[in-house]
Parts: sequence; C-alpha cells; structure tokens
Amino acid sequence: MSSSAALQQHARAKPQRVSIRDVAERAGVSIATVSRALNSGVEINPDTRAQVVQVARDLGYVASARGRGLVSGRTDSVGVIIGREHLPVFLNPFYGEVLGSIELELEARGLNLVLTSLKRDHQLLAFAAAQRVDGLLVIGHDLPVSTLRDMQGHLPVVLIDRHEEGLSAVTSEHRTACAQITRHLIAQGSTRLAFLAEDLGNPNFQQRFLGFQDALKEAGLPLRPDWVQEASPRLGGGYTAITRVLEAGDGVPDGVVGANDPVALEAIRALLDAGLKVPDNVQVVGFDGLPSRLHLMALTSMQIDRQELGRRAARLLLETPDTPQHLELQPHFVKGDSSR
Amino acid sequence: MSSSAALQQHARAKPQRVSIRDVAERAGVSIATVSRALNSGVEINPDTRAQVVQVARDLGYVASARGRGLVSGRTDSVGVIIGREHLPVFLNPFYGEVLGSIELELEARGLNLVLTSLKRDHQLLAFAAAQRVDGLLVIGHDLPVSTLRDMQGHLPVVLIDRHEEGLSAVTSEHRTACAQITRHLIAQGSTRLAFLAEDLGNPNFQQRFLGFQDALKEAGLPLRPDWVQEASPRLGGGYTAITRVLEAGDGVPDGVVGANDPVALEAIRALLDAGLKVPDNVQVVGFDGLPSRLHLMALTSMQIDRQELGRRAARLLLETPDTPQHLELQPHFVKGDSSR
DNA sequence: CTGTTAGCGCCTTCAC
DNA sequence: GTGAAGGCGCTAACAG
Repeated sequence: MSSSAALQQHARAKPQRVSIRDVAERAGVSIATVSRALNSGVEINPDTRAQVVQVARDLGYVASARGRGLVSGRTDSVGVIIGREHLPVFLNPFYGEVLGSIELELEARGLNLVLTSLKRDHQLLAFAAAQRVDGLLVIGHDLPVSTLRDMQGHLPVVLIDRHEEGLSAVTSEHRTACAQITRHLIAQGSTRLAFLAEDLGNPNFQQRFLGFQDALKEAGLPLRPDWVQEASPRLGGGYTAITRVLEAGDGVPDGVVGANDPVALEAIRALLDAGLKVPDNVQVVGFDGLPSRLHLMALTSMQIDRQELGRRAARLLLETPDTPQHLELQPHFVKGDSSR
Repeated sequence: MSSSAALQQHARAKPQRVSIRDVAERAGVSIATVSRALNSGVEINPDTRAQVVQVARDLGYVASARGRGLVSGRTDSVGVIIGREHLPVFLNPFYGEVLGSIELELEARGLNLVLTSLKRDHQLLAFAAAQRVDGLLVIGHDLPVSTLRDMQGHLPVVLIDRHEEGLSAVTSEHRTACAQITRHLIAQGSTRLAFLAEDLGNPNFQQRFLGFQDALKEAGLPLRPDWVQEASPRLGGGYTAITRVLEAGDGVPDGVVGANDPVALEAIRALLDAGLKVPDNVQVVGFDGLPSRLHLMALTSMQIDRQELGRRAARLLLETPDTPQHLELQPHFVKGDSSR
C-alpha cells in the first residue's frame, strides 16, 4: 500500500472540509438544528431552515458520508461482484449490460455502486464484513457457495445468473431455451449437429447442453461425442473447437449450436475460413442474443434480457433483502442470418 | 429513496456486528491494544498480539470501514466517472478495458472502485463533497470544465482521454496518428477518401479529422465536404453515414477513415451490403484497435493501449495526486484485412 | 508495552 | 422549535 501513500496524505492535507459545525456557527444555530434543517425530517421553523439551507449552500456544505454512515449504520452503496471467469469482463458485453441496468436502479435511489472483480474469497469476506456496502450483487459462478453464505451472514446478497439454495437469485432458463433453438436448426434441415461450449463444467452451459440433447433425442438424431467440444478461450475458443470437430473424421456438421454468442461467432469465422458457407452449408446458432452491429454476421440466438436480469436483481436486493427468492427469466428466440 | 427502505432497515436489523469492543473484552485487553495488534504498526507484546489476532479471527472481526475512515479521513476507495456519452458504456469495449486496468491498479493497493456514469453535475459535486472516495478518475468528455475544477477542490482528479489546463490527464495522441493511418490508405492506392466520425464536436475526433486533412494535403488530395459525415448512433451510425456518402453523387470513395472502430465496422457492413468489396474496391480503416475476434473483419486501425491508459491514470492519481501532469500515449498502427 | 481519553462528523434522544 | 449531550467504531496521543 505504500504507493498509494501519496493519495492518502493528500486526503489529510486538504484544507479543512466545511463541517456541520461551520454551518451551525455561521447560521447562529446548533449543529442539531443544521442536521434537522438539512435532513428535512422533523418539524422546524421554516425561517430557520431557509437560513440554514442558505448558509449550507454558500459554504458548499455536504454532509460527510462517513460521519453519516457511522451513525446511520448504512453506506448507501451496493457492491457488485463479477466473477473472474468473466475477465476481461467487458469483452463480452453480456455482463456490461447487466451492470448498466444495475447502475440505473441504484442511481435512481441515490445509491452508489462499488465494483469489484478481482478479490479472492477471503478478501470478499473482509469486504463484506467491513460493511463497505449495504448489499451485494454477485454475477458469475466462480465463488464457493460457502463464501456466498458467509457473506450473506454480513449483508443481503442476490445472485445473478446462478442459483443456490437459500439465496436470492435471478437467472435465465437454459434448458428448454436451448432445446428450442436446436429444434429450429433441425426444422431448417440440419441433422448432423455439433455443440460447442466455453466451459462444460459451468452449470448454465450444462443446462444448455441438456436442452441440446433433449432436442436431438426428440428428433431421433445421434449425439456424437467428438462433436461436443470445449471452446474455452485458453483452448482457442470457438474457432479451434469447430476445427477439432471438422478434423474428427466424421465429416462436416450441417448445424452448430454455440453455447453462447462469442463461441458461435468464432465458429462461423472458422467455418468460413474452411471454405464453407453459413448458413447454406452449415447453420450456426448462438445463445445470449448480443447486439450484432459490429459482428461477423447477425446470429440466430436465444436472447436473454440482460437489462431485466440486472434490474430484477437490484430490486430483489433493495426491496426484499431478507426474503430469499428465485426469479427465472425466459430467453426468447431471435432469428438472424446464420440459420435458414 | 423509499423503495430502498427495506435494504436500509435490513442494515439496522442485522445482528450486532462484532466490534472492536467485543474483541477487547474477550481477549481481556483494551480496545486500543486490539487496534494496535491488528494494525501492526507500533510495537506490542507478541503474545498479546497473537492472542488478540486469535480472538479476532474466532469472532470474525473485521474493522468497520466507516469507523476507521472517520478517524483516518480516508475512504480507501477511488471513484471512476464514465461520461454518459459513452452509454451504454459497455457496448464499446474501449472503456471497459480501461476500467479493467484501473481496477487492477486499485485492487493491488487494497483500494475499492466506486463506479458511476449517470450522475449529473451537481450530483457529482455532492458525491465529491461527501468524501465518498479519496480521488476521482474521469473518463469522457461530457462534463463542464467548471465541474471538473470544482471537484478538484474536494479531491484529486485525473482525466482520461481528455485534457484540461491545471488538471492531470492521460490522453492519446490523435492527430499524427490519424494522419499516419490515412497515409497508409493513400500509399495503398486510395485517392478518393471519406471520413466518418461519431461526433465531430468531440475534440478527440476533431484532432483525428485534422490528421486526416494533414495527410490529404500532403498528398495533394481534395477534401470533399460531402464525404465528411457524422456517424452518431442516433443518426444510424457508420452504416447510414457511409450510405449518405454513396448517395452524395460524387461516386464511390476508394478509401474510408472511420474515426473509431465501431463506425468503421458499420461502414464496412454498409459497403458490403451495397455490393462493394473491402478492401478490393474500398479500403476502410478505423481507430482504437479493438479486439476483432467477433467482428465483421479484422480492421486496420490505430491501436490505443487501453490498459496503459487506465494504468497510468490510476498511478498519476495515487502517486502524484497534487501535481497536475499530462501524459500522452502514442497509438500504434495495426494492419488488418480491411486495407491492402 | 498497555490502558485511558479524546475526538473524527454526524444524527438522535432528551431536556428545555 | 431548538440546544446540549451521548455515542456510532475506530485510531492516536498521552499517561502510566
């Protein structure tokens, strides 16, 4: 921490902030009156109030969040934790949009947003225990349940995109949604289907995979083990994953389900590079429904309302912090140019 | 604020947090000793310390950030303000990456990140005055200089991607960089050049436009007014902008400079839709150098080191909060598939 | 080395 | 309707 010493010194060195005492003195009243006048709770002589308000404005007085927090027991801020698995967080706009809608909800209530994505378990615990925030929104899967529960011992917690017993959560439905989009591929003539997921250990992706299998089964189509590929970034993502499918020796699939949009887009790039046409030779679909303005092509996908995800989570946290609830949102089908 | 009443109640209703007094009592020492033992500053009997540390651990004690902040005068957190012009902030990964590198710097020093992008001027002032953070990092251009200066009266401020007299800033060089990439187009045979920018009023884009003109002038090429188009999202972005160029009646450009990558990519989409080939018929370049994995094509662009932008800004804030400094980073040329 | 005491800035009883 | 006083949780200065 030595290198932030300068900033800390600065804080001390700053010319005295104007405190409630300064206002009181200048207005010729007690600090209690200033507090009352400004926080407009109790009844108070309108003239006195006007006077105090005026002086406060002149002096540029704003109550210290620290002092106020100490007595109120609140911080007026909410923490948002984004799992490290999503780093760099903002390369996938998914969580960025969730974050944006959360901020909207908080700001509307005068609450501040404390963002963190790098803390380890014990740091998160300390963060929660130090009461830096009044509540916590947790996005992503890489925290142990035990840590989540421990944190909930300190303050209200709402999970986003993940569900655990006894904790509030807002999630999307994955299984039937993925079955739905797989059926679309099948209805449009695909019979040789591949499935790619960033991480097959992720419960959400597992659900999507189950949905994929449901649709295959319904249609009496085979599940080819070689055509289920992990597309983690460290393995080269969707590009390498689909390349492995092509090289598996089973021929070329005519339908690809990417467990999320980035993977599907990377796969499309690889297919095009391999001289195939999308969607003519191979149809490809994704999952998430990211905005496609800049993308390779408009993807057929299951769109998740990311705004709603953040909004509902924030409201759960703010309005019913003590009642564990689970909301599940249903994604909806969006037809793009990557399928017929 | 009525709707966040629940969360606030919750905070009060929680079972008593364990305070320094609890630890002191249980350990049979005074609260001062607990403080000393835990903050490991002064000399203290190792046994006493061990004992206190043990009790603190048993009780799950973590010093309240509020109480500590009140006496230290610090908050151990830094605010990051992202201009509203960039909303939805995270659809352009540019600022997301800056934010990521800022978080890295802060986290390494045990500082928290308070994010805000929706506050209006007076709310920002109040935020700064309430001393919710020890310093401020400001990304973007839509705040009046006066507001910035007022905020600096309360705490150290560092601007990112913008420079104002008397305030610390980390920016990128735009003019010669844009001239450089325009020269590239010209060197590769383009003579009929168009320029598209999200917002021609933005000083950074203006500098890029100047660089574009510098390069034209050097090469003795004309600047066609109709081929300089605003590509703001509300006007339909780069897609509509280049469409207006095509419809201007001056024929088809053979080179397009987008003032940032998204605009260039949108333009490429429109050009392809119009039956043109990129880069064969028209070369297109962008500016920013965003990761292109999912994009329409790998863009030739001037890459800005976004990590460095955030990192340097954070360090300026943390290490020399009282010395206004201006750092300018030089973007570097990256060849993609959108130019020859 | 450790305990006592005095605030940090504010809100909130409790008197007046 | 307003002032005085206490205390939120903690650190730091001062005794011992």
